[in-house]
Amino acid sequence: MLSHGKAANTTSIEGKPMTAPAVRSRKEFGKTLAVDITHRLRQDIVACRLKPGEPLKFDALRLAFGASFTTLREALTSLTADGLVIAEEQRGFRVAPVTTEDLFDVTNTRVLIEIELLKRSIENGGDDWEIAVMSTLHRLGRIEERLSGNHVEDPEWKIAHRQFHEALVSGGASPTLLGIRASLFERAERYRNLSSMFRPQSRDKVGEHRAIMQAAIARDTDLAISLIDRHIRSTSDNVVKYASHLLTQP
Amino acid sequence: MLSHGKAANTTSIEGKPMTAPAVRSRKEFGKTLAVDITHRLRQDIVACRLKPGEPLKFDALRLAFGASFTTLREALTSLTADGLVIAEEQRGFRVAPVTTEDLFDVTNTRVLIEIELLKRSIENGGDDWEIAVMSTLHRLGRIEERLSGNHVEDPEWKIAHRQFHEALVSGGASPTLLGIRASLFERAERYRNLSSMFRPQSRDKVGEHRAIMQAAIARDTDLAISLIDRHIRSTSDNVVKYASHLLTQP
DNA sequence: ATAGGTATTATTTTCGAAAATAGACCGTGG
DNA sequence: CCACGGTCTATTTTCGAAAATAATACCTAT
Repeated sequence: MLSHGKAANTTSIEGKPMTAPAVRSRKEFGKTLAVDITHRLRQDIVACRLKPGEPLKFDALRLAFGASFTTLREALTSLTADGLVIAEEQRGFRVAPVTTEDLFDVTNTRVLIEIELLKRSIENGGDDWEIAVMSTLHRLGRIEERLSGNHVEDPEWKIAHRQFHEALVSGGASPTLLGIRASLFERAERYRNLSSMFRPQSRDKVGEHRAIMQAAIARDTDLAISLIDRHIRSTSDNVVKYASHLLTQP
Repeated sequence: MLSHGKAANTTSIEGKPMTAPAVRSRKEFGKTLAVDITHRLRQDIVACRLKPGEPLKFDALRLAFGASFTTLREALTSLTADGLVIAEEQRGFRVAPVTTEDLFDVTNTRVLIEIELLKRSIENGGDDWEIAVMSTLHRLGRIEERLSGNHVEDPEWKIAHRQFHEALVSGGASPTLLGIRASLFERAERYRNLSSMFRPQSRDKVGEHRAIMQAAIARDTDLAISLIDRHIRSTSDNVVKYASHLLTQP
């Protein structure tokens, strides 16, 4: 089902001289266990280590994450709001299924939101925005050079990729829109991960990203919009092309 | 602080012959207590019976809702995702504060989303959509006739009003977008409720709604869009005008 | 055989006690 | 007087047991 060994936890050793090895808290992400488990569960779902549609039974989760009913319940409730988990009252939770319908829905919504945020960024983005866009793209390029071929599966590439897209829209500061965007990005990433397992060769993302960056920095709104639109949709088309057999058809 | 009597709990009377009048379950909204409490809490927050910024302490909530820590925690976690509750790790929950920044953010996002959905509805809406739009407007009109003057505070009017706006966008079937819209609508409604307590006279909503309906049914996309845009923004302007003293300035 | 009910088991949901943490209070030493 | 440190209190967070509910297996009467 999944991984997560109980993982020896040597986080946060406090400043005292020679105090015990301090097993203290496996909390990597948040202060409370619940938000920590939320993040870990989210990662497992996005990475498809937990398969779409799979039932999330408490006994199994309790074993895998070493937390109690209540804590897990809270984590699952959070993820339900993100659309990564489905809750059926009185009948437990399961990983949200992947469907072509949902993929298109997510993609269309993403296009709408990303375009709006990109517009605002181009309009209002200052020096720091430009720098963020350029530097995140640069890092992405470096990683791609190093990892010739299939970067898409590399965790470092994924982070850099996410950060570039985040930087791109960071100029238009709307907490609400940015929150929605982040959630949609993850839902989409799950589909990307699904197809990356079957995709033969990755297309020229380097060039695509560079073109988007240039249009944005040049404040060419129309061009930037049309590029990002194509970029997002082509990614989603790729999923349909290479992973359609994994999508449960309605 | 708030209402919600302890409400004697005569749940689950099993099917025996002549057992008591069966008060059966205070669960009005969902099957599980947690989702039920989520809804009740949501209503209390939207209606401002729970004041913006107010800390949500477990002891008090437990008394008011007659549920345990865990159940309340789950409810609060849900509401956090809706932007109605703020969670500060290790320091509990509190009702999301109201600020002009947030109001503008919500309003702008709403305009974006509602316009998109309205576009799609006008493009794809069939007979059932037209009928839904017209009949919900009709009901709204009737209620306004009956309640001359300040309808905005009337719960029946609120429901009819929400249903009209829901019908208007129900043609563009995107679960994701509709979910976002619903959440934003409630966040906005909280602000509306805030200002309605101080607004001297309600402006001509009847006419506004009718005009939107007519433009939509006539499939005049541009007109409908500009009307809904103005409608949403003017509502928000009203809040600033009459309730600005309640908004915590940054 | 089979529909319909009934006991059994599996699983989720809810609870209140116990642990962990933050916040307030208070005295002490600079 | 103020800063620092430690104790006590208020509050949140986590746990595992207990209750409620759904799923399954089994039995009986038609």
